Amino acid sequence: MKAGLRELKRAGFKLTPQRRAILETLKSSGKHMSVEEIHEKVKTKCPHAGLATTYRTLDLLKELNLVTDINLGEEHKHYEWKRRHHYHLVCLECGDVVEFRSNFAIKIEKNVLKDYDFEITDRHVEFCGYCSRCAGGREG
Amino acid sequence: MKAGLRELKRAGFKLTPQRRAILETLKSSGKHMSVEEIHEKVKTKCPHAGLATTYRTLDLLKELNLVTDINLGEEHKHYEWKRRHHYHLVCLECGDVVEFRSNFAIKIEKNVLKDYDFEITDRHVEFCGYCSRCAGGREG
DNA sequence: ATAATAAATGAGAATAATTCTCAACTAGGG
DNA sequence: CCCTAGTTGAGAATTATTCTCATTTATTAT
Ligand SMILES: [Mn+2]
Ligand SMILES: [Mn+2]
Ligand SMILES: [Zn+2]
Ligand SMILES: [Zn+2]
Repeated sequence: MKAGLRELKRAGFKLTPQRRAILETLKSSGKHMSVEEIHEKVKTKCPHAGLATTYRTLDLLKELNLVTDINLGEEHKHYEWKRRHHYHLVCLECGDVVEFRSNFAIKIEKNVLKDYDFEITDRHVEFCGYCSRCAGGREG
Repeated sequence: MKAGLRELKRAGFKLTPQRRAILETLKSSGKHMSVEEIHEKVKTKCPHAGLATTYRTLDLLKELNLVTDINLGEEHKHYEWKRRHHYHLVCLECGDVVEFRSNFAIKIEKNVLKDYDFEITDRHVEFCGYCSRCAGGREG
């Protein structure tokens, strides 16, 4: 059974078409999607799907640690399917979001555990600024 | 002239009592405050202060890079006066927020600049999980 | 397959944070 | 002191998200 469905079932939740659709949408897109975007996509599979169900399901998937929400500085949240963990670079000019990974990230987190005895279970890391394309036109 | 007021003035904004109060509130508290909390405090100085002004002023101070907003997973934002930059550890159990600083943080940011040619101007870094006190009672 | 049942859903109302509107007010320059 | 552009307060408006509840459905047991 596919990842995602497995965890839902294991935790005793029903595998409804809506849940399958939301799950599949997020997993296959591989991008950061707003609730509206997800819902629009889901409606192509389940035309009667209600928006509330999308909200409920995303909450559920977050509980189960299958998705994370990210704050891109917009008024609404975005969600993404949890894969290898990474941080985000958000360009304030063009809005582009780049995923970022570094060995220092791992060191930082070990640091947190050792020095603060703090056990990290989720990360919300966004570095905001200007991407290479946009930085030039600003002042340099 | 005090920090904050200086930047406001330099940018051509008027130094109203409301702006002074909001500024002073955030600076002196040194903590993360919600808009409501700030507004309550401000009203002890300016009883007629309107909530909209608090929102407007916080936006303004953010523009001027004097405050940052942080997302503590609650439904509303929190603000803090910008000092030496740091990251946050947020305990999902007791809600405690600890500030965190590390040499790796500096390295990671240099990393971002070199490898991605990305110029960081603001950070939103929250590591969520369990603090030492709360981690014990969970499973260990 | 059928029935029983708890869980899940959809529609729309309700809530809560934030933004907007606009007439009245005021800081600050001259 | 006067002028004026900038600022404010009150409340309406907007927007994202949550809630309510009657109806439907996935799952398990018969
Ligand atoms: Mn991502
Ligand atoms: Mn802080
Ligand atoms: Zn850019
Ligand atoms: Zn704790």
